[in-house]
Amino acid sequence: MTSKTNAYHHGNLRAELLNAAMGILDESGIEAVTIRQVARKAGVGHSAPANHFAGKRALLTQLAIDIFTSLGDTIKSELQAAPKGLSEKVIVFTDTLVEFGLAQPNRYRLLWRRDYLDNDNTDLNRAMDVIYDQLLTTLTTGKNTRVSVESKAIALWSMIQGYVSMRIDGNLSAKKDEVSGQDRQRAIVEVLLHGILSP
Amino acid sequence: MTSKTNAYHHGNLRAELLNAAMGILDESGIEAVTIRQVARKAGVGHSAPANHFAGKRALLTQLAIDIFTSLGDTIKSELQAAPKGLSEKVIVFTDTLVEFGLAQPNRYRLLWRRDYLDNDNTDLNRAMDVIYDQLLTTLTTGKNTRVSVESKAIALWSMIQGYVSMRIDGNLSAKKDEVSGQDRQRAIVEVLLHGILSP
DNA sequence: GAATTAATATGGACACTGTCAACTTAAAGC
DNA sequence: GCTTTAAGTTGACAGTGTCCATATTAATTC
Repeated sequence: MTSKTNAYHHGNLRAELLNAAMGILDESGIEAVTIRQVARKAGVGHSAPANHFAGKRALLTQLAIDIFTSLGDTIKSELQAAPKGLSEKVIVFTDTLVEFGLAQPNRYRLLWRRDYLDNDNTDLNRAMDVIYDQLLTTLTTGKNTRVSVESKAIALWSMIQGYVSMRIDGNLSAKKDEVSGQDRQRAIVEVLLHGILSP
Repeated sequence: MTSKTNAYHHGNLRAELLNAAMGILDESGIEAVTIRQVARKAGVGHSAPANHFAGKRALLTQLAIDIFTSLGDTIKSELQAAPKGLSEKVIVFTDTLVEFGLAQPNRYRLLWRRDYLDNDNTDLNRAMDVIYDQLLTTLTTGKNTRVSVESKAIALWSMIQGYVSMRIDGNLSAKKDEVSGQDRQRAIVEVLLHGILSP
C-alpha cells in the first residue's frame, strides 16, 4: 500500500528523483546528471522534476547536502571510536575523508563543485561546517601554540582537499605518486603533524 | 599588411580563437566558453573552429597548456630571484601559485578541470610537470630526511591546490578564513615548513 | 457529498549547445 | 590553367534547461 502502482501522482517523486540522480552520479559522473535523464530514470515526464526542484541547481544542491550530512556522520563516529591522542585523531580524520573521496569520487567531486551548487543555501553550508567544526574541535587542545588552531585546520583541510581532488582527477600522475595508497597519505599527514604538534 | 582585412581566409584564426576563448574565460568563466561563442567573438561562422581544433576539448586543452607554460615561466624566474634558503624558496613558490590563482581564478580553475581537458595530451602533462619538478628540485637538499622529498612535495602541492581552489570557489567562508590574505598563507605554509625542514 | 482549489503530472516549444555533412571560396602545386 | 587541398560557409541533428498551456488527481471548502 505504500506505493500506488498506476497513480498519475507518484506520491514520492521527490525522493525517487534524488535517488535516480545519485545513481546516475555514481555511475556516470556529474556531467551525466541531467534533469531529463533523471526524469527518465524515475519514469516520469521531463518536466515533472520542476514541481519538486526549482531547477537543476536545486536538485544537485540537495544531493550535495545529503552527501555532506552522511559523510559528517561517518566522521563523527570514526572520531569517537579513535584513540584519544591528537595525532591519532588527525590521522583518522584524514583517512576517513581521503578514503571516502577515493571510494566515491563522483560524490566527493560534487561537494566542491560550487559552480553547480547553490552557494547561498544555508543547509549546504551548515552541512559542510559540521565537518570542518569537528576538525577545529579536534585540533583545539587548550595549549597556546605559535600557529593558530584555525591556520592548522585550514592547512590540513586544504591538504586533504587538494590531495583527494588531484588523486581522483588524475592530476597526481603515477610519476608523482608512485607510492601506493595509504603509505602516501600517512607520509603527507606526517609532514603536517610536525607543525600541528609543535608548540 | 599583416592582416588582410576582407579575406575569406582569415590567416591567423587559430591564434585569434585562442585569444577570444581566453577573453571569455577571464570575463565569464569556463562555463561560458562555448565553441559558438568563441567563433562569434572571432567573427567567423560557428563551424570555423573545427578546422583548427578537433573539438571543444582540444581548444580548452591548448588554452590550459598556454596557461601552465606561462605560469611555469613565472615560477621559474621568481624562484631564481628568491633568497637561497629552503624556507624562502618554499614561501616564494607558494606565494606565486596562490597569488596567480587568486588574481586569475578562471584560468587557475581550468588547469585542474580534467573533465574538460584531454588528459592524455603530452604537452599538457609536461607543462604541469615543469612546475611540479621545480618544487621537487627546490625541496631536494641532499640530506636524508625521515619523510621523502616526494611526500613533502605532494604535501605542499596538495595544500596549495586545496587552499587556492577552496578560496576561489568560496569553500573557505569568511568564518573559516577570517584572517586576510597573505597572513593566512604564511601561517599554513609555516605549519608545513616544520615538517619539511625537520630531519 | 459536491464543488472548488491546489498540487502534480503531461507534452510542446524555445533558445542554446557540440558536432557533423554538404557546399563555397581562396590558395598552392604541378 | 587545372586540380587539389586548406579553410571558410550554412544547415541539420540530437541533446540540454526552462517555460508554458494543459490534463489529471488529491485536498479542501462549503
